[in-house]
Amino acid sequence: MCGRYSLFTPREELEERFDATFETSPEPRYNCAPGQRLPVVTNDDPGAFRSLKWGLVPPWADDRKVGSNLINARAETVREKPSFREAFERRRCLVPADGFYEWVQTEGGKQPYRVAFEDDRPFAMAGLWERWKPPQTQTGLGDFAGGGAADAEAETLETFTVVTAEPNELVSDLHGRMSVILAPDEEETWLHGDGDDAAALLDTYPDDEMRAYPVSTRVNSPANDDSSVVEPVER
DNA sequence: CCAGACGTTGTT
DNA sequence: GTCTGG
DNA sequence: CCAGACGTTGTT
DNA sequence: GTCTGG
Repeated sequence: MCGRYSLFTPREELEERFDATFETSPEPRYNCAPGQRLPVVTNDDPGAFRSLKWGLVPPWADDRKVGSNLINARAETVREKPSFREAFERRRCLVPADGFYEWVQTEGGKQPYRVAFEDDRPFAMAGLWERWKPPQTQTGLGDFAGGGAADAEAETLETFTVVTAEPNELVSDLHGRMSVILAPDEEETWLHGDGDDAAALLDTYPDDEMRAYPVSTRVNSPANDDSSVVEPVER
């Protein structure tokens, strides 16, 4: 999975780590959720953190709501699926994070866990991105050269999805899928390599330096975007 | 040929 | 139950 | 991922 | 746009 993550690493550290710059200082994020605009590094502009909406909308979709389903793409099939094939070949991105959340069903309800590196260092999840324009609405005969083009421009939507694979041993205790984490020396190839080389990176990241711990159910609501949701709680 | 889907997760 | 919004 | 809505008519 | 199902 990966349906929620954190990104509270300070701006300077992120800029140095990814060799990219923010246009404006990002707020520390403890509860990044689908549907939100979040910083990613795209292959066509790797020197910048760009704000894209989480939930990939394929270019041929007739409704932007399609994106709410496509927050993840399976590594095993991403090169074949019509929704992802083109993006995989031409539009890959890095999705910076410093932890992600998993929910485990228990007797008393769902218990959220945070998974992160032991030192909370940031990492890149493998992502794909797209650019979508609303279908041309039927403009009347008198509406050429009007506001239509400007509207479409304004409504152009850039979106991304996170690639998932089998979980490592640590995460497999919590969940059956895990987002693909790229090693730093793999990021260049993910962004700019050919399809075969990029596909070879879609494996499971080892859990040696990772940890998982229960957190408050406050994380359930994306509105609770504060540091309390990364604090360990007793089970 | 046209119509309709195109996806993931988890759960049953 | 299912869909939308965050 | 979870939370929260899920509808219409008419009136202000 | 492209693929699958009828």
